[in-house]
Amino acid sequence: MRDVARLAGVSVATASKALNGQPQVRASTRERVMQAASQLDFSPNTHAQALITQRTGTVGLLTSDLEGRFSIPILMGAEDAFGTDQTSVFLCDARGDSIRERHHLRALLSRRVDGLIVVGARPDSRPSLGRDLPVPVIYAYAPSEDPADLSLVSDNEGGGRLAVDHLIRCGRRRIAHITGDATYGAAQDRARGAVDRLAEEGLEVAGGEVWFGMWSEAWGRGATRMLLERCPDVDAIFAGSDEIARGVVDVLHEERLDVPGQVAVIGYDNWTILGANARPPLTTIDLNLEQLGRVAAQRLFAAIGGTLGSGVEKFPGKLVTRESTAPLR
Amino acid sequence: MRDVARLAGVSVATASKALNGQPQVRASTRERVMQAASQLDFSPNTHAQALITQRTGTVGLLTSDLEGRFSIPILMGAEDAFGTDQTSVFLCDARGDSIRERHHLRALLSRRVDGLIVVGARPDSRPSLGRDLPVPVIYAYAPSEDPADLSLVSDNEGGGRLAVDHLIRCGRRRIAHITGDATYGAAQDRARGAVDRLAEEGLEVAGGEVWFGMWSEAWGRGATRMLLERCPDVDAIFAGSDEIARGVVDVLHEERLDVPGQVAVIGYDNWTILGANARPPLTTIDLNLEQLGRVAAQRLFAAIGGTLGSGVEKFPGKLVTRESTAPLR
DNA sequence: TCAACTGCCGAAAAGGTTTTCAGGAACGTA
DNA sequence: TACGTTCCTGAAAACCTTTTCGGCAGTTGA
Repeated sequence: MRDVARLAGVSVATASKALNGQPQVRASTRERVMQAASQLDFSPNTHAQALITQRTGTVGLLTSDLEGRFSIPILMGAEDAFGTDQTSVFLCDARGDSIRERHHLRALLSRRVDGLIVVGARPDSRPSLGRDLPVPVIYAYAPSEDPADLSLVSDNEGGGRLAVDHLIRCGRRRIAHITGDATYGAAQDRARGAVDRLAEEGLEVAGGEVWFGMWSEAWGRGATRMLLERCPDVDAIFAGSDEIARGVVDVLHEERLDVPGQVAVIGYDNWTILGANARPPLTTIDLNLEQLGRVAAQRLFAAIGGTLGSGVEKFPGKLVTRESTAPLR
Repeated sequence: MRDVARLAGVSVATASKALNGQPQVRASTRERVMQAASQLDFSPNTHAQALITQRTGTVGLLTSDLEGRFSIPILMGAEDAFGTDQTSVFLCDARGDSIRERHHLRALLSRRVDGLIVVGARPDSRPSLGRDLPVPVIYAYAPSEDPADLSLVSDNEGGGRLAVDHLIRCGRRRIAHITGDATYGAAQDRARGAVDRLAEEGLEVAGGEVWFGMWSEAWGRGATRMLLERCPDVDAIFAGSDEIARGVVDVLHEERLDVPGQVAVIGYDNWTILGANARPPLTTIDLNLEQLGRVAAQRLFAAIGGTLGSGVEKFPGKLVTRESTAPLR
C-alpha cells in the first residue's frame, strides 16, 4: 500500500481513504489512487484490516452433517447473501463428535469470526453452544435446545400439510403416510401436519395409522407391502423422505400398480439425485434450505455489533411437482 | 495477552515465548504462563499472528461441484491431515461459473491463504488458475490443463481394470460395460481399463461394444434393455457410475434376472445413498477421495514456503464389495 | 486587511502478536 | 573481589492498515 501511495503521489492515509470511499478526498486524487492500485494489483491485507477494524469479514459454518446434504445448500444460500467479496465462510465438519465440535469452535473464535452458523446433523434440537459466546450464533436446520438462542428451521408440520393438501387437490381420498424414525421430531411434525390436513377434509390416514420406521428405501418397500395388504385400495402415499419414496414406488411397480394412475406418491426433501431419477420422477417437498441460509446470513449480518433475536423461526417448504402425482381422472 | 503476562508476572514477550514453546524460557515460568492463559481462557489473535509471521493457517478450497458430492470427502480428508487447530479451510463454491471463480480467488488471495485446493466439477481437465500465483495450488479430482501444475486425480483406468478384475474372479466371462457420456475422459479411461483387463483374459466386451450414453439411471435402464436384446446371456455388467448401476439392476429385476445369481453388477463412485440402498446393495469402486484430500493437504503443507511438484498423480480406487456381485457357483 | 471558514491532505497512533537484541541475575573461577 | 559464562527476561521494532486530528492553502465575509 505504501507503493500505491507513492505511485499516486499521496500519503498512505490518503490512499486508504481513497480506496475505501471516504468522502474527504478529491475525485481526481481518488482516481489516481485507484489507478495506481489496479496497476500494482494491490489487494488489502485483510488481517491488518481485521486488526484495526475489529471486523474480519468471516463467518464459521459448523456442521455435523456428514453427507453435506443439508449444509451445502445452506452454505450456498449464505454465500449468496453475504457478497462474495465481503465475507468468506469457514466450513468445519464436526462429524457428529462434540469434542471435535468444541475444537472447531475454539479455532473459529480464535480466528475472530464475525458470526457462526451451526447446522445440525438431524432436524431435532441439539445442545446450545452456550450463551456467553463473543459472537452471534444462529442455529440452522436443527434448532438449539436453549430458547434464548435463535434457530432457523424448516416447517415440518407445514410441509406435511402441504404434501397432503397437494394429494387432496389431486382428488385422492385414501392417503397413507409412511415415514422414518419415530424418535425424530421432524417425523412426528410432518405426520401431525398430514393428519391434521386430512382431518380438515373429514378423512383419516389410510391403513389406520402412520407407518413410522426408518429413513431407508428398504423400510419404504417393507411398509408399502404391509400397507397394500391392509389397505389394497390406497390411492396416494405420502413418504417421509425421498429415500422412502423410492422404496415405495419400487414396490408399487412390482405390484403392477400404476404411479400416478392408480397410486400417487409424494416424497420429502427434494434430494434430486434420488427424486429426479426415479421412475416416474418424484413429486416432493423442497426444504428451501438456500433460503434458510440466506436468511441466516442476513440475520447474522444485522446482528454483528448489535444483538440477535431469539426463539425458533420456521420456514415453509415448497412443493416440487414432478410426475409421480397427478389428478385422478 | 498483556493480561496473561501480567497475571503470570512476566512481560508479554516472555508470555509469547512460553505459549509457543520457545526454548529460552524456564519450565516454571512457562507453567505459570500456561496457567494464566487457561485461567483467562486466552486465545491468540490469529490476525496479529498472520501479520507478523506471514502465515495464516488457512487454505482455500475452491470447488465447482454443486452437489458437494466430491468436494466434501476431499474437504474431510484435508481437514484430517491439517490438524483442526492448525489450519482452517475456506470453502468457496464457484458453481461452475468462471467469473465467480475469479472473484473467489481474489477474495482468498486477499485473505492471504497459505495454499489453495481446486476441485473441479467433472473429472476432466480444467483451465489452470495461472502460474504466477503467490501461493501453492493443488488441483484435485479434475486435473489442470497446464502440466506445470500439480494435479491429484483418481486412477480411472485402474478403476475400470479393478472392476473387471473382480468380475472375472467371480467367474464371469460375458462382461458388458454400460457407462456415461463419451465426452468425459473418465468414461473413456474406465472403459479402456476394463477392455484391457478383458483382453488379458482373451475376452471381449459383451454386446460387442462399450455402451456410452449418459450418467443417469434412465440411460442405465435403456442401455440394459438394448444389451439384453443383443446379448441375452450376459453374466456381468460393469456400470460406469452407481446411478447407472441403479438403472441396470432395475431392468434386470424387471426381466426376472437374478442379481447376482445370473448377472453380477458393479457400480462406480461408492455413492452410498444410491449403492447401499439398492436391491441388492451394489458392489462398487470407491474413488478414495478422502485419501486424495489428505495427500493434497500434505503436499500443500510441505510446499508452503518451498515449491510444489508438478504433473498428474493418480490414486487407485478401492473395491467395495456388497451383494450385487458374487462368485458363480 | 484580517479573521473565520472550508476542503484536502499527511503524521501518527492503534490494533495484538512475534522476534531480536541488549541487559540483568546467578553462578563459578581466578 | 573481580571477571567471564550461562540463562532468562523485557523493551522495542515490525507486520499493514484505518482513523483521528492537526495543519495548510485557498476562499469568503466584515
